[in-house]
Amino acid sequence: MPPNSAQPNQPNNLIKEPRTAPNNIMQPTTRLKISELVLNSLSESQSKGDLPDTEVEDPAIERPNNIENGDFSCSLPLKLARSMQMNPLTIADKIAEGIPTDEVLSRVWTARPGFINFALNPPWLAQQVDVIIDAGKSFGRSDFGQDQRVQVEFVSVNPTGPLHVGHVRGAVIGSALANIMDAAGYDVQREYYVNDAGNQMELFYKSLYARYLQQFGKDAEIPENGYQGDYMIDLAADIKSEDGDKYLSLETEDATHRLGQRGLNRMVDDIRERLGRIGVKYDEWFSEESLFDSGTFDEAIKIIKDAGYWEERDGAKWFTSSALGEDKDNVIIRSNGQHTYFASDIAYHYDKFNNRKFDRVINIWGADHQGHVNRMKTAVKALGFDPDRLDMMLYQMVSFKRGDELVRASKRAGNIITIDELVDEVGVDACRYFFQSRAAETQMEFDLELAKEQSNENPVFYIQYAHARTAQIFKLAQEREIEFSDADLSLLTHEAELALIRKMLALPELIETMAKTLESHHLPHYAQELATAFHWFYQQCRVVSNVEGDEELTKARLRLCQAAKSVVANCLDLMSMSAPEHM
RNA sequence: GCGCCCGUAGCUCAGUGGAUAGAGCAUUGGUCUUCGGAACCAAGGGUCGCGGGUUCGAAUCCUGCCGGGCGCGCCA
Repeated sequence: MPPNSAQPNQPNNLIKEPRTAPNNIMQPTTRLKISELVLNSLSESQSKGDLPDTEVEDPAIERPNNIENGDFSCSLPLKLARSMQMNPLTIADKIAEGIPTDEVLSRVWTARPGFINFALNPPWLAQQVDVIIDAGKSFGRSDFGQDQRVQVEFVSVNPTGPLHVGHVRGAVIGSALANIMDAAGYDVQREYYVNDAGNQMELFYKSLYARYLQQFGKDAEIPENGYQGDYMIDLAADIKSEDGDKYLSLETEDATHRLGQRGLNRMVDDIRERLGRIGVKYDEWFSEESLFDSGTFDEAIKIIKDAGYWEERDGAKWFTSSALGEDKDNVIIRSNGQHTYFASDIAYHYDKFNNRKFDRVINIWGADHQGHVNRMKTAVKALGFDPDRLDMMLYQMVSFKRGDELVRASKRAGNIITIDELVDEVGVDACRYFFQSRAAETQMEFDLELAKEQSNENPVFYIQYAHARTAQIFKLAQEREIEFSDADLSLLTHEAELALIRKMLALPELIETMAKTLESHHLPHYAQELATAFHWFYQQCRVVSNVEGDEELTKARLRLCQAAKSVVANCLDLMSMSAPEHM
């Protein structure tokens, strides 16, 4: 029986307004251009016999941390020194000789012990302001992902309880990664897997029925291992106030089930709403139950059977994963006839790859699911798909505290900290920034007191303030009726102006890197650096000048501000944070 | 016991095998105070948990310890 009406497979109505404009700007990154120059020069030197032949896969283009070493550098000569049996600096010189300077690169030079350094041409940098403005919301986006279909599945908390603060990290990491993959040119689908089938669901139904009966003063006990939390009482009370006593007259089994459906829907709605509150939206809410209704479950199991990874033992049915290199087998159907969660997971992943044909699937899991990673990949292999198409991203647990007091976030204990508290106390933007700026694999301790106190001295405001500042500048420009669409960008020569442009131009390659490594935590740090570059510029360069004769410079700087505002906004948007006009 | 992850400035954290290990907060001192000071500049603060190894080069890779987190079920 149906499937809950958690509206499986049906997008909720909040989702998928396009976050960003289409990919109409596909400029290759400067890094790529330099890579090509290096490789071309190398092979030319080789064909001339100046350098020995070797295979090179990676030209090793880096970003020096000191600008004195250029905008880009290349350490390839150091890596080639051994196989070429030559002094790395000599190799560097040979390669550098063959790289012409042009309007983009103003200088190419070598440095000990064997680097080739590249400096971008200031006039070219200045002209990029127009490129950035023209790209608008597309700036930073690329076609790197080539429209591959990628699914990002995250949170997927059992709908037997409300979403709590312990789930926020996964929600932020998942949604941020999805945004980034989207910007990197992947066709991204954000999915929540609703576990609306199985044993835990039955327990939830029975617990709710007991609470419902209690609402009418009847004696009823929560089943053993059932859901004791106060939220179940609220849920029962809510349903009572809406549906009255209509379930009392039904047979126990029927009542439990119908009431359960109601409860399940309420829980899913509640989860959806809380996620929405922290800036998380989905394209799909996928029902576990639907796997059984559609026959996908049986189909997937049959494939496992036919492939020979199936065995009956001790009354249970096993997936013989050890035959595929796993350290042990896993039960699929228990001896009492119930399927395990893992069984559904197999069918679910079969659905992802076979039925819905995703090129790649990324699952964001808490570190407590570590033990499932290998067996899931093994199952995908057994189903006949390349396990490399499946990525599991694990994030470490977060512990919450208030000052010295540890706060528990257990669903069953009833002592739940709601996301509302977190959002009200700390703020959505700060929460998102905080969770996103830490690498997934690091353990986190979230001190609510501290987060609250620091709100005034927070990088979040620092970044948003950069955006607000530009808005205020435009306000002034408008008051003075300054028209700056035709500015002469070559007037942008100040060190602070160029530094800001350099920083903005780093965004496209950053997005690619993040998409490649599935690491979204670099973005908040980049945004902070971008804001620093802007504030520094603002400090040093008066934009709307009162000095006579500065009219053209004012226009050029207004253009620069326009570009900066756009790039800051793009970053904030990618992080699902607000970009305020004033604060 | 076995497996995965973490250990970097007082605190919270960055750091694709490369050049002098960086930010924010906190501390101290300064700038400016005509586009919003929620700003800018500067200083102090590090045996990158400890010991070996790999190499031209290690915070980064390998290995052994120490410390912490999470797993190891016919639970999810």
